[in-house]
Amino acid sequence: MARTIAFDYERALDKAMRLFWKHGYAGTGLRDLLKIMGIGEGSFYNTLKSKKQLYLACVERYEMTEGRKRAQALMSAPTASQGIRALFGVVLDCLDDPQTPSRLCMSAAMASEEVLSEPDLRQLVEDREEKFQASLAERLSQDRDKGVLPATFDPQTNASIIATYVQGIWRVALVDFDRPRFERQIDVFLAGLGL
Amino acid sequence: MARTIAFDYERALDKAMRLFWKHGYAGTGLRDLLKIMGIGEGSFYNTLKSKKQLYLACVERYEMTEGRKRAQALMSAPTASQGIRALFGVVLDCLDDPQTPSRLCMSAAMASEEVLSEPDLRQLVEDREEKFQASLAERLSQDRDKGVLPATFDPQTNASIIATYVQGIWRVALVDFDRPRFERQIDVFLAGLGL
DNA sequence: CTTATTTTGTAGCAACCGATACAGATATCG
DNA sequence: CGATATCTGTATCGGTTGCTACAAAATAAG
Repeated sequence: MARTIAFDYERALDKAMRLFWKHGYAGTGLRDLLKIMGIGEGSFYNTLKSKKQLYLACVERYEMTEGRKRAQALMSAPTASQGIRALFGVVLDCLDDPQTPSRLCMSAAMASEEVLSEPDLRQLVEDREEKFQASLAERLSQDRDKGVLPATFDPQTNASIIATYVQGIWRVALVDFDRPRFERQIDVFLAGLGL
Repeated sequence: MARTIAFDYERALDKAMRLFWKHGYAGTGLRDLLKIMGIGEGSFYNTLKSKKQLYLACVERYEMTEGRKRAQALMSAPTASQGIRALFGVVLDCLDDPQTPSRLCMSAAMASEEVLSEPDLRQLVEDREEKFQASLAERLSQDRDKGVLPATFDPQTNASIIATYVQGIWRVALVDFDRPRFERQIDVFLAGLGL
């Protein structure tokens, strides 16, 4: 028995997510967020309690869209090697896409002092990172157990190496992105690991 | 025929550098900088024209101290392999050191939208990155020409891979640093590249 | 010691930050 | 229709941002 919401919440969240993605947490002002979301302070604080709350919702959304693409690429390929190559492909696609707000993984952008100093945001980053490495390790373990990879292969260590390398790619691409060069690098890198 | 400067410029610059290192460019307020430098606005704007100018001076200082340590480790070892291992050692030492303001390379912290959106700061980051990769490539080239590394070894590609991996280490360590684990990773990583 | 020149501290600027108070608009219910 | 609950826009809060104006303090040269 009251007035109904007028704006498209999902659409507004998507707009906000892309702005956070581009400018980071502290770098994105509330005014700019409201402007791109097309709502006023009143509507905002009525649906979301604070800027931080909005950020958390945006990270979740990022996870459900971009993150899912990577997880799917990793898991749906027949072998771990192919899955990991597909994962790198998705990352490069994202970097290539002119629609991408920033050549920095949103979760990589989160790894700054401004975000990590807030306990709940830090926890979020830690969980995400751990989950990503775990999924890589599991994928590699499967192949080792099936005999696709040698018994001496260490899934945990190699998963960490790959995860670290992926983070490095986001960081380097921010300054200078040259897809063919990255593809060559990734080939040599993975060949070195025996993948 | 005038009043002399009262504060220790080098010491103040060092203090400022460490604060920038910890909180990033935008994350470090001028008031906090002045407080830790032990000077007032008057003195500050008399010697340095702006916050950005101070930041540039701090980056230069970082380069002359931390950066030099890494370059020296890379260059002074008898082989490229040993040099690169020494380089990783210096990086891990830095991460280990409780005196280190942040588990993020200062130049890695610079790679954020806030810094890269300013042309002159961006140029600084690009130059630094290119210089680092070039020194790695040169070191690897030397060993290949001497026959220490096989003739098929690609110095440029491997230098890029290593540089990317180093960036990844800074990023990952920010969230979770476990030295022995990193050492194990680095061993496997370098062995894969044939180093 | 006087004068010229530079440094230093204080106070304050306009712009922005995230968040809030509150009145008016609007839709659902009885 | 009228009452009530919710949404929305405006105006503004106290606090911070980088920066500047300006006068007082201090030192070197003559």
